[in-house]
Amino acid sequence: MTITIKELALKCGVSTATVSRAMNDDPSVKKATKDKVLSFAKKLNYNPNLLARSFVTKKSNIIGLVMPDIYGEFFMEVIHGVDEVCYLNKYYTMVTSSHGKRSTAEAIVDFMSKGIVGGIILMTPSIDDEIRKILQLNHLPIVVISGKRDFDRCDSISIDNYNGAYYLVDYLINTKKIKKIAHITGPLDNNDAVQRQRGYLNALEDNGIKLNKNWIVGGDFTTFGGQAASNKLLKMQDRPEVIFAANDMMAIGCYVTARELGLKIPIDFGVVGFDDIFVSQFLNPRLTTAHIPIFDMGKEAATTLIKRMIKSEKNKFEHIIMPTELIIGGSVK
Amino acid sequence: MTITIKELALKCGVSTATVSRAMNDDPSVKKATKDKVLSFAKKLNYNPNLLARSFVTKKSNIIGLVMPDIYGEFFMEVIHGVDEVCYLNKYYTMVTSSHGKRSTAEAIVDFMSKGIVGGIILMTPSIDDEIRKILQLNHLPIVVISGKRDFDRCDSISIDNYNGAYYLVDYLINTKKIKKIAHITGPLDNNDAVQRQRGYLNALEDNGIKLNKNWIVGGDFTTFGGQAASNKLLKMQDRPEVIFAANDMMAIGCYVTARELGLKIPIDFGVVGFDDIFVSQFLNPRLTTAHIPIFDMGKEAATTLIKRMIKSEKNKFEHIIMPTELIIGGSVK
DNA sequence: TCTTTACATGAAAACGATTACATTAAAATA
DNA sequence: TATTTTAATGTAATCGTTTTCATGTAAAGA
Repeated sequence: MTITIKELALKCGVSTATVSRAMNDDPSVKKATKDKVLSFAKKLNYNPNLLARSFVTKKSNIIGLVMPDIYGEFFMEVIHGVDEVCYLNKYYTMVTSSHGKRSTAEAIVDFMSKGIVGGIILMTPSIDDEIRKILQLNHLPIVVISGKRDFDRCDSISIDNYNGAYYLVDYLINTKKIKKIAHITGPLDNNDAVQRQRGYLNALEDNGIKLNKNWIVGGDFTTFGGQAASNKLLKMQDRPEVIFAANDMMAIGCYVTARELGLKIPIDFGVVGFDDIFVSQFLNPRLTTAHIPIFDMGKEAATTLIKRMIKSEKNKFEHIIMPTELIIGGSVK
Repeated sequence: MTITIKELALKCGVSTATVSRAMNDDPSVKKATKDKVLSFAKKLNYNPNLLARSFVTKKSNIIGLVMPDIYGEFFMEVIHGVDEVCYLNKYYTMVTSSHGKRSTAEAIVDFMSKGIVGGIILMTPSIDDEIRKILQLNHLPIVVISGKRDFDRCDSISIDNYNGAYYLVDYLINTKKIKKIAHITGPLDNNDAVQRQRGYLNALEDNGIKLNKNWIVGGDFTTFGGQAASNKLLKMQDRPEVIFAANDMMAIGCYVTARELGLKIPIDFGVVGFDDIFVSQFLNPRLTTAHIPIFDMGKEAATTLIKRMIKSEKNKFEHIIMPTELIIGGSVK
């Protein structure tokens, strides 16, 4: 269907080398020649075969996006952001996930070793030794999107979980005058979760509020986990006024519990979350939470990666920390 | 980092041809030789360069997924399903969207002409002439995911919108004994929307219920559109008992309106949607809706496409229609 | 006018795999 | 034993592009 460089060269009466140069806007080609080639290219609908090009240049303008799982709006937004930037820069986005069984590390290695992608965006809640080893190879440009900046031998984008949580709790204490604040944590092997808990603890401490250890309950970032944890909290003798769930999904679990127990939010107890997922604005009352600019993270990651793919600087890395924004809903009295 | 076929051949003491054959499990290679090659390949961490392979075979095991937009859980679920199947079959998933400005057709052409992908999954609400022309070229295997089966020169997966809507309305009439049912439509250039409206109309007619034309209000599949439409409906003299929104997003808009007008769902009026998006289960009360197996659609699309990529039959096409499932929540009295 | 320099283009190798065809060795048949 | 068949492997061309190096031509300087 599409013609090759050889055929185009023949039509133009020049060599393939000249066509190649013209297509790549090489300054050594005379303007007249370039114009001729480009006009023929357009007329004959010539498109350089990207596979052949990548093959010979050893550079791929395909970005591999590795995620722990392809599920939920968080990942969707990231893909969206990456795709946006890729499109504008004429790059392509290839997605894959760890698919439960295999490890994230395997997914990366697969991408790298097959020579398809020219760079990788890695989303991961934490960097284990296996991943660390791969990153250290420094073989292909990689940008890590992670909760915490815990590896500095590659570019990274992380969320300011600590300050997000800190200010959220600080807001509860100082603006809302609330002292009895409970916390449902995320999984403790998840950096985001750990950072958010730290923010919570420090905000309490800095405001001189004594911690009630019973009010810290373990969760797992799922609605169901939030439901279980809030149930536990709300049936305590000394019930907290507000529950700070480490993410919105668990906050939704708190709403479910409220309905089951016949309690009204924010009258009987308050709830705050983290993430500001799409649903949160439609909860009744709207959830107070910390907004994470996920779409922008995706864009930032792609932008950084492309920069690195064009000009690899093996010893200079960017570490971008995305700020969160306090979203005030009606879920706290 | 990774070695090439030539180096591996040298280590094994065989030719590159034999290595290639061994790697591709060619029966003409002696078992002993194959074992030797494979064990060396493993030891030396040899991975065939996919770019080179695709380049020479003119076959790519990359699937291009073209969507109108990368946003919302619908697309997420499709990507998830496609990725799942791709992973299991050692294929790769490349995503792109129309990015507002350019047309879907351009996105497809871009994928096709660059020679990167070996097949395309096209998600589109409707097939216009431009797309039709491209599909007719029959150049690369394409599977269309669309609301309606309106092109039969390629494989397609579609949703049984008509029956989904029909049975939903039928359920309202016969099980819930409701006669005054309004409908907020989707955009009328969207096939899904049109089919759902047809289902609504026929269900009314088959049950001998006279249509009140005022109760059909135009919507746009957004929350905001649903809000505006429901506002209009609920302020009518002759108010409907139940609003059937053509998708869940617009149904959520109805919930927002209810809150604003101080009306209670399902007491003051009922709402049903279509799609069963993730949020719907957390609405209070849970939304009654028609569930679409989106994840399965993605899987089905990828499975069909891969089948076609392996063995292209240019004149035999599959047309799969995915059934919907009635989800009964508490949004209807 | 002759030499040097800069510019524009072409010829050909290279990338890493696959594969048609050729070749060799071993087994089967006459 | 001589011949044919079969099995296993090697040789070399090929894919479409980029890029190094060589070459020719026009402009600039002497």
